[in-house]
Amino acid sequence: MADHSNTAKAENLLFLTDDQLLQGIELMFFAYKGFTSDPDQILQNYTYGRAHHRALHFINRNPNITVSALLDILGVTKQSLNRVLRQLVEDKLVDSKVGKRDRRERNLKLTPSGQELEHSLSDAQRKRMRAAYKAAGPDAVQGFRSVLQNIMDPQMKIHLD
Amino acid sequence: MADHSNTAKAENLLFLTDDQLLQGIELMFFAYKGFTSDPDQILQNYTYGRAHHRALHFINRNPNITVSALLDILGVTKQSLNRVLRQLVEDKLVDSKVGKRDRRERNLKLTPSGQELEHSLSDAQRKRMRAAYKAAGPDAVQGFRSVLQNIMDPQMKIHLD
DNA sequence: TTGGAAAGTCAACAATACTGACATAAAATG
DNA sequence: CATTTTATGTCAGTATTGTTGACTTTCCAA
Repeated sequence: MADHSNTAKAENLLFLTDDQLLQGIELMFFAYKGFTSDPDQILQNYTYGRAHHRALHFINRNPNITVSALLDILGVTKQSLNRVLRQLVEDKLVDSKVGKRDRRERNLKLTPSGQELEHSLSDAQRKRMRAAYKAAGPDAVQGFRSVLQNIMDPQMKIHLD
Repeated sequence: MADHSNTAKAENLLFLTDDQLLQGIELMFFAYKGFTSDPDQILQNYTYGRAHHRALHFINRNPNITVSALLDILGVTKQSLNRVLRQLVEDKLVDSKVGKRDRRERNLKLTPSGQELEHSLSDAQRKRMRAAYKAAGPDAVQGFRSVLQNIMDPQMKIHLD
């Protein structure tokens, strides 16, 4: 446990007890629950779930993305993603076009009604984030971003801007 | 970043573009994915999943907690939690005792082997958190905590220490 | 004492993850 | 150029974990 010896250097100002770390872990759990609750609430009126929301979000952020690239971002199996995409394409929220260079690929983008649903979900989530950012202040936001970037797997950082 | 317009008030230093908020949203997604990956990896060797981990975590943190109280924390239905608890009790990782005052209640706590599994899961997760905290620094950690507390639903704060 | 509320359990179903098998297209190899 | 290998995406079946509904036991209050 929190091994800081009495010879701690100045560069090691953090006194990390197990209890402090467990608090951070619980904070992640509760915050993520709140973070997903607003879109989940909206999606109850549809036949869609959180998986559809994630697909809509990242297709919106990366127009003409391929299934493979989306797979890398989401970190699920292609079979799992495929079920979700099939529904969204059938319902005309997502447009899937055969790739020009490589005809094995599919290029995905949102249709106007896809954009509409994505925006209503995004709006609810952004509202919560904006309120949290404002309440915590600019320095806190910087810290929030820094810690989260260090929690995530490094190779996933390429998917941030 | 966060450049404020020249008409910004002192109380409103944050200039939050949709893009900045969307970046924060994606950061939450990627960080949570990393956050859960280490325990998930370990649990692949068992017949348990993330739901079991959550139960073990909060029973460990709140010895003799009732099923109802655990339900409030986890935010799932009691039927869903019950399946998980039944397995953990059958496998003797959790001890369920009829309440003394109120015999409708069950008081839950970890057995020694339950503590052992919980600790191995916790250890992996704490290791990642500790590394992230150290890399980001003390001020960042404070900001991380502040933003996360503002993201979560206010009534859930009673479950933090 | 009786009727309702609370705590927990059992059963069936839904969403979303998974593995395996497969079709098609591109790339690599002879 | 023909054949094999690799990559992309789809279809089918299974596992985990969420849901609602029906039920028992226990407590409490009228």
